[in-house]
Amino acid sequence: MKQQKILVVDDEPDILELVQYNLEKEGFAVRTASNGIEAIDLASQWSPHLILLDVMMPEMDGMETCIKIRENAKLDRAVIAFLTARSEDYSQIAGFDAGADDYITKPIKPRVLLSRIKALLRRGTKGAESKPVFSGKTLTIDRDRYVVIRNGEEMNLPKKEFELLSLLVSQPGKVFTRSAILSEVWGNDVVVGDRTIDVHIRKLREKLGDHYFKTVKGVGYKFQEE
Amino acid sequence: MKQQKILVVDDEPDILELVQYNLEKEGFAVRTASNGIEAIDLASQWSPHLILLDVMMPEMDGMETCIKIRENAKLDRAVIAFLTARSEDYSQIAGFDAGADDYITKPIKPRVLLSRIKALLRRGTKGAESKPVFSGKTLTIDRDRYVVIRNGEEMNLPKKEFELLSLLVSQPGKVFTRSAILSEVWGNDVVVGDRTIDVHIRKLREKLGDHYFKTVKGVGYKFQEE
DNA sequence: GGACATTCTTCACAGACTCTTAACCGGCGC
DNA sequence: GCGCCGGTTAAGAGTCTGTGAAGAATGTCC
Repeated sequence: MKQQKILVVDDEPDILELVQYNLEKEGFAVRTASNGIEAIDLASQWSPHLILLDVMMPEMDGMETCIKIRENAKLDRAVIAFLTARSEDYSQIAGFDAGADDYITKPIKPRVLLSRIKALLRRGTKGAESKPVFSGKTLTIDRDRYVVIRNGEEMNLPKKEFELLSLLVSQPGKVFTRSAILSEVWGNDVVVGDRTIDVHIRKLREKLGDHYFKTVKGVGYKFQEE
Repeated sequence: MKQQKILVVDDEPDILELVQYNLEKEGFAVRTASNGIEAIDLASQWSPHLILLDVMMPEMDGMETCIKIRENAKLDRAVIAFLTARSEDYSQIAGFDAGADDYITKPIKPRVLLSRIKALLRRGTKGAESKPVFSGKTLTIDRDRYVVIRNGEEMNLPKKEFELLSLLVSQPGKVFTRSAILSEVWGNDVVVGDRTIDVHIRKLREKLGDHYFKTVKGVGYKFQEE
């Protein structure tokens, strides 16, 4: 499954580090911000699944940040949880009213935090997912349905070919080096021979048409329409 | 919006009354149960949106009740929150693992409770709201009645098959990876063998027809009509 | 509580498809 | 001509799913 992205916002580096360490150990992708402005910035670019927000922060406090985030339509699906020093009633109420989904009290205990986050994400992702579709004039890649559509005609490709095509089409015209292709499609720790990529490119050329794929000698391959 | 239904489970009449009073004042429909067995019974008939569960109870404790409720597919969408005397870590962890969505500590403060419940329900209804029926040309899934209708003919499926079908039909054409299927149908912390999904897919193919289910090698399965 | 039915999971293996490899070919620049 | 680089091909290795059957787990009915 796709890695879940968590944004942690706190002004204390110690806390950031502690939380980041524990979450990454569990396989989450973690980024941090140390104030509300940074947080909103990063959140709107990165679209995390969950945002952990410290209530007490300089510049812009957690509550305000939360409201701002909720106003951003792109972050509609994000789950927001507050971190706070004590379970102060008034702050809890304000937090929930601001659109928070949960409330976690410090001191943070890693195991509790993890359980809680998992429960939150379990809920949060049940709804809808995004649809990563790359599209050009004559070729469309639908990653959700795992099909390639050329001139209205659907076709299925084997996994590696699909992933390779997907990568190239994601940035038409850009040249991908062999090593970049290897690390994106095969992963960093897989070792395969030199000719393997060629063979897959060839299959794609066979199935889709020679003209889509341009070889840049000594560098790599790129996708181009027509 | 339709009135939200809340089931409160506790063995102390005082607590029941306090909570019931406060929730009804806010417009919720409230029912109570004083032990786990009653709770399960009432829950499966009444299908509440949220269940408040005391951890410490005679007969069957909250944890056990929670697990039983989660096993009941009809109550899949219900949000479960625990009530407990103190914020004991181990109990929190056990609670979340049992499938709880939140953890509220006693003594209960009405305003906090309300804010919290509203936040939970907001979250709970965000995703798949009141759409217990997925429908296509020849296949209809009625989650409320737990039946599948194909060409006007009703049929019953075992729980796992029903849930699996339900998931796939919810987004026709979309490929669900094995791990996504596992986490949605089996839950995040259940470990089952590789072939288990295949076997269930096969049963569905047997019962409904081969053509509905398409295998995407190395990726997962998808549902397609015709 | 026991007998029976249903459902769920596991296992081993076959078969199909996919991926990689290796050997060879041809173009190009020096 | 030689070395470098990518293209081509076919064969073999490898991976993944389908399948039948059997055993565990669960539920049901007296």
